[in-house]
Amino acid sequence: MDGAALCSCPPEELRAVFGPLGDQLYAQLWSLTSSFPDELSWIIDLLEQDSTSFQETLGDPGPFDQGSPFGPEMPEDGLQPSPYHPGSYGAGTPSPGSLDGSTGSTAGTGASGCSHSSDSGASDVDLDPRDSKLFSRADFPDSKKGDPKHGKRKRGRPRKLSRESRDGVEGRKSKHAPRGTHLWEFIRDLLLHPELNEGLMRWENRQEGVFKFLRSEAVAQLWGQKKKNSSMTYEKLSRAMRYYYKREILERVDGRRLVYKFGKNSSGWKEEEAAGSRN
DNA sequence: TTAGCGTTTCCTGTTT
DNA sequence: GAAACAGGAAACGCTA
Repeated sequence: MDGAALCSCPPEELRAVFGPLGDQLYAQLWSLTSSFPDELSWIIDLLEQDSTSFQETLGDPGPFDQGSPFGPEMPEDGLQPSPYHPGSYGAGTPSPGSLDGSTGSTAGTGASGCSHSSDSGASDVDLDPRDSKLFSRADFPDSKKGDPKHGKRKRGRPRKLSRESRDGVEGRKSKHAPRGTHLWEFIRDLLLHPELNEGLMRWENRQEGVFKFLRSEAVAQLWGQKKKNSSMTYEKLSRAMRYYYKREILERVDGRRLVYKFGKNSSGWKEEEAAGSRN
């Protein structure tokens, strides 16, 4: 195993090879190589990776023994690269973006080799560093209002360029996020891992499933990064959230801004459920 | 090939 | 007045 392979190994792999020293080794490697190109791609990576690795590692004790990756504070304008330990919330927790009650059955104890490289379809981790300067609005084309000079705009989402012309403009695009990575699951998984979302959102009442966006635009941009959509805003995200009311995945919380509540058609957020999925 | 789903985008109007 | 909420309309991209 060369250095690059070693650095790309997930902690559970290192643990499997080196035993208890694996964690320590991983932390050391991380601190040496923490110049992650993207302030948030690690969390995106994590969410993607977890959705697959959780299924592979069901039944394994979760590598939950590492510290908070975020640290107590985050700057106002963005998330700092952190001593994040990939996999530290991987197994044993509800799988981000892929629960849907279908998590369990595909046992298999994965961990096949160290390369967790882009295998999920069209490389979900191919985030262009230029794309991923989160929270710097300059990199987010202001797609909101149309050009006022052109008078009234047609309602609805405008047609995109054809695939060919689009390729010419923005190069290869990866496929749409696979099924299972729904918005409400993404939100739920952020909430279930406060060490990852610290400063972004929090539970208002965990028993009731009530939660609040603390940094709504940051969450939206994180969601946008997951969906390879650099123009995501809280306005758009909240529209998608409102569609959940009808399906009773979310319930209205009247009179409280940025506060939502999980509905009866959501799952995986209740403490007993979350704990259950860890066993 | 196509229908349906889950968004995404844009809009207008209302409420806080 | 700004920000958030509400919901209609239509398009997009994916899966079945």
